[in-house]
Amino acid sequence: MNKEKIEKPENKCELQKILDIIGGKWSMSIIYALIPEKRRFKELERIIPGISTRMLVKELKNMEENGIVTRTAFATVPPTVEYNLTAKGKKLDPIINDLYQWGLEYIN
Amino acid sequence: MNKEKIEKPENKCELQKILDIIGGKWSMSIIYALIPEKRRFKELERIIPGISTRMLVKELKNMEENGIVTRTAFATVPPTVEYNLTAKGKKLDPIINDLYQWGLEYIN
DNA sequence: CGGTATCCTGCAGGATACTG
DNA sequence: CAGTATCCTGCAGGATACCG
Repeated sequence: MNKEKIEKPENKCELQKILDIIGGKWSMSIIYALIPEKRRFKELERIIPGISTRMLVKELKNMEENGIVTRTAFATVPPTVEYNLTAKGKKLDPIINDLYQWGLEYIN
Repeated sequence: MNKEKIEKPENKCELQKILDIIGGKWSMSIIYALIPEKRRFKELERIIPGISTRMLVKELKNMEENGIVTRTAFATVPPTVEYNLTAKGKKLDPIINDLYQWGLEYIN
């Protein structure tokens, strides 16, 4: 029937909306993998240790809907699909890098 | 019986270890609330909209174990407990602020 | 290659009542 | 005030098989 998103009138605070976008178990790893260059689907699956096909698809879809990445499909055989960071997504680069550095300094 | 943490020999990548610490639904909100000054328990509960007692306790405990916040109890009646950011926690300030700003700029 | 489609499970997180 | 102690539920995330 109605497959539209249910607009809950919650006013989640900003930080929680952000976590909806990049708080998933794999989102940051995916962004991190896309920082140096655009990647193909299987490439991401290989680069990111432990991720499942299902989750990679889900997170990529979510991030695409949220304007973090772009998906470009080429009608080749076999199919080729490239994922890339948008400008919006690239703005997250330094932040994720800072987080990463913080982790290196303080974890373990 | 054995209540010690089970040390899984997984080598989670850094970003995921970081999410274990500050990826919870409320962690960042708590840190954010502690940035300006130390806070008492009930104060945090009041300031952070929607959080439950149980979750506030859990996240605070987790963050204490991870050296993000300190807990100071005073033997008053009724009890007084103050939570404060550690140096390690304070290093997250600018990062969370950047994230917050990113959210302001790009969400909605 | 780049995905769907299913089935399944644990645990994050909520609600509520009680305590020193 | 600052928490415990329980009970409960949804859904994030995993595993596996199949498709164009």
